[in-house]
Amino acid sequence: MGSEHGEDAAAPLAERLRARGLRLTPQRRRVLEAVMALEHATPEVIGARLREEAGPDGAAPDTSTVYRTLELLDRLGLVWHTHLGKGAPVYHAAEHPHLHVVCASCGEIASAAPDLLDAAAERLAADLGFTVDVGHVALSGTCRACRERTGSEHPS
Amino acid sequence: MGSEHGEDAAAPLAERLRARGLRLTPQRRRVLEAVMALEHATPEVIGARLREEAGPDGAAPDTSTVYRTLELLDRLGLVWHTHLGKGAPVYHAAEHPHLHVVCASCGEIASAAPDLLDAAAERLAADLGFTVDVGHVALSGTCRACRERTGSEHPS
DNA sequence: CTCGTTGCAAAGGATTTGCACAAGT
DNA sequence: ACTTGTGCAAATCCTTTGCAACGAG
Repeated sequence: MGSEHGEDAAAPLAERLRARGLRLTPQRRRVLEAVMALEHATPEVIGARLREEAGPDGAAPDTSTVYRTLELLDRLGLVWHTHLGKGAPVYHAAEHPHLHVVCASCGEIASAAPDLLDAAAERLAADLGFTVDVGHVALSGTCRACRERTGSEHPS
Repeated sequence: MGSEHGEDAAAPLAERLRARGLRLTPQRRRVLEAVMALEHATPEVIGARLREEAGPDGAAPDTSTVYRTLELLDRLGLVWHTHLGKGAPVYHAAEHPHLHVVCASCGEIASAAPDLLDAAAERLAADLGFTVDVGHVALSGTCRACRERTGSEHPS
């Protein structure tokens, strides 16, 4: 049953890399593991995580490597990224597609079932021939807590 | 009937500013006018527009003023902004709410009817107590043209 | 060995911020 | 006059790039 850590995760990675004549490096494996472990993490947070995993002595992948690797994993279809508001994009493992819901007030991120937008997606496909990419979608709005607290305002 | 240019637009602006003890400056009026004239413009584009309107001699609002003003107008509810992908946010007049659809490949922006997400919004409200802010929503995906051209890939 | 990769440091682009001066009300 | 707003320049933040050394296959 348990089936989504370290060793397991590296398998598809190795495969896809090989298929493109690319190399499986420890950095790439670590970045992918970090993305899977942290939900909705920004490149910055992922970097920090890798640094603490490595400890004050061990070496963690460089920031530029984290960026390059995230872009690569994205291209390989192993991770997805979403831009929630103005800041950095957040990455999550590609396994279970789901869409993101972000509170514009508190920044809280919630996930919703991927079929939430099925109807809308069909309509867009029919009307504009536009294919919605559920994994990349982010809906912004206000969560219950903030709604009760403030009621208005237009934050980022 | 005709009712969305210059003079007209400044009215609600003056009102809302006054209500908060703020001042109506020519810069603020110009920025708002630019947002209304340009659809889906980034702060950069808005700034450029103001600069060309002013001509090589006349003075256009400073970049920092453009940013500060856009934030203010947003807070006042006169304009909306949406983050489409990684780049800069795009602003549009608050008048007619509509949602944005962005092609991840070519960056093309299309608008869709605001009721497209009504069903989804209701479900989110019921399930999570989350209120979707249609004006800020951006759906990413692939437009027909790009879909026929490539078919896969995961761009930003 | 051979080329894809990484680490470092410097380059960049987009915002934001501190301040003294200008300007609405 | 009293404060808010603006322009300017410097400071930040997030990424991206150039390159020489490194290491996977």
